[in-house]
Amino acid sequence: MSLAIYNFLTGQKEPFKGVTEGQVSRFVCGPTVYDYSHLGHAKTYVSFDVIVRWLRYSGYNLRYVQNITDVGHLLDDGEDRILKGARRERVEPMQIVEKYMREYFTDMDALGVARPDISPRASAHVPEQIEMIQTLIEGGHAYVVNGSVYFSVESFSEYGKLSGRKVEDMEAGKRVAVRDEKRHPQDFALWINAPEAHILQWPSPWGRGYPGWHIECSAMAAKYLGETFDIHGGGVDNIFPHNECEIAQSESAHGKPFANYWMLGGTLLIDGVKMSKSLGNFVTIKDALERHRPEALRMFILSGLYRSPADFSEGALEAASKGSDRLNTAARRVREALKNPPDLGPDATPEMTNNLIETLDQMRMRFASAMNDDFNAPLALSVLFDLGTEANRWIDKGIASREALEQADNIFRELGGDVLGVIRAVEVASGGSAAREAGLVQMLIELRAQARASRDFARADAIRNQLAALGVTLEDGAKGTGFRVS
RNA sequence: GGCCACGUAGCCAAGUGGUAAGGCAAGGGUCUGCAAAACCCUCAUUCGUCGGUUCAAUUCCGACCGUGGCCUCCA
Repeated sequence: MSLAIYNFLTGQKEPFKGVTEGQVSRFVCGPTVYDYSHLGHAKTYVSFDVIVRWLRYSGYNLRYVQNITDVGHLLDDGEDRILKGARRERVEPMQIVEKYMREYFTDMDALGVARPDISPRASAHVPEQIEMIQTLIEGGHAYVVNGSVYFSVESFSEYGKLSGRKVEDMEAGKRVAVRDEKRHPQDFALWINAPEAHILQWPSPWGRGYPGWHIECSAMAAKYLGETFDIHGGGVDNIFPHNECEIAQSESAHGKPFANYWMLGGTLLIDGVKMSKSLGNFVTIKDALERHRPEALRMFILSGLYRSPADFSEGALEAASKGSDRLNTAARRVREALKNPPDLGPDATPEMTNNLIETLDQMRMRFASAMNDDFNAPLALSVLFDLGTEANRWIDKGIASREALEQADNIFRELGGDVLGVIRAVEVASGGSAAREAGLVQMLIELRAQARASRDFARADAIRNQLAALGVTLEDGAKGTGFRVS
């Protein structure tokens, strides 16, 4: 069962074939670090995180590069985003960069997103960018005007091939006044001449200035992944102009394909419309994490395809959160059954165990074929839900043999935990306070048991309700009362 | 206006040329002192509308309606 990827470049699902057998080189456009990360970032990076985890789980040797944009990404009014942040907070631009880059990683860590292997910063790769621009000028793909350098879209016949746009179709100047110094309205800046007062600037062969937004990705991808690499990822909202420009620059400079597979994640909507600051429906990851567990957010994101848009709403999050609880409860029950094996009934024969093992093997295969089919996480997730239902049933029916439980536990840990990151790892109840807490709860459970034995249900319920208020849920079972902490 | 997606039960959301995964919600039942958790049962003859191709379409084609995205701010 081999891996197939939907390639935006061709508009088709294609079997994956890496530049180098057994390896995957991947670049994903990273954030511009001038403000807190939002749910759109969460969707994109959780989606690509699961792809990383699946590729690694499948045995590929993956190198994952994700840039940090800290210069050159301009706002409508031409101001650099970093400078805007610096002005807002009255600090040095690089303080803004450090602050929000750290916040970005903190948020991603909280969401369980594995860090990229390399997180190169644009401002740290100015020489590489200058070198690439030089190459483009020499090759006749770029020209210098008044200390700025522009890429000539007419020099690259395939410009528009990713986004399906034709230069002729696009009437320039619709939204933003065209700078007259460009030869063609679609030409884009590689290097921007800096006024003397501009805080971010570097010396270059064309005078002092700063790099344009697109060139950083091309230069850094080439440096760390080579001139042609396997997968380029990002959000669809960057398909034009950003991704298109990356292709134009890289392929013009190197004369060979840039990325073989383009994977673009769908946009995150809030109650049906795109999230934006101006609409006031902007939700940061920190805000969301105050209200929901990380697994619930991941569950929400993974319950749709990575390349489809996702519509965030409190209702949708609530449903995902409940689903996440169900899965985690089932996984925990399997773990507990392994620690305290349940009584087996007369149906727990070796043949029965073989049947269960076969069912579990099939689940692994179903999961793998879902993930290998362009990373169909929602379908893979449904396999885990099936496993939850089955495992619960096996335990209830007294047929859950040790072998079956071990296999089920493995699937939950490996596929639910390591790959999708929706099942929490085993809570390590080590340390003095955790042990003390468990002891205290156990004491209350015994007090309640005494109350129940003497049919003092008011007292028993009071204990249970007060524990519930503290986030400790009691569960009465055949073999006594257990508890879980939320 | 141009380009591109999408439209599946109350909600979220997979999927296939041969008759619809999963989650949430809802209803009934088992268990329980009552809960919680869990299990069992029920819940789209139907996949935006109208045509077409086909033995057969939700799945292919066309038109229309609707929603969303992009068109040099955004992951």
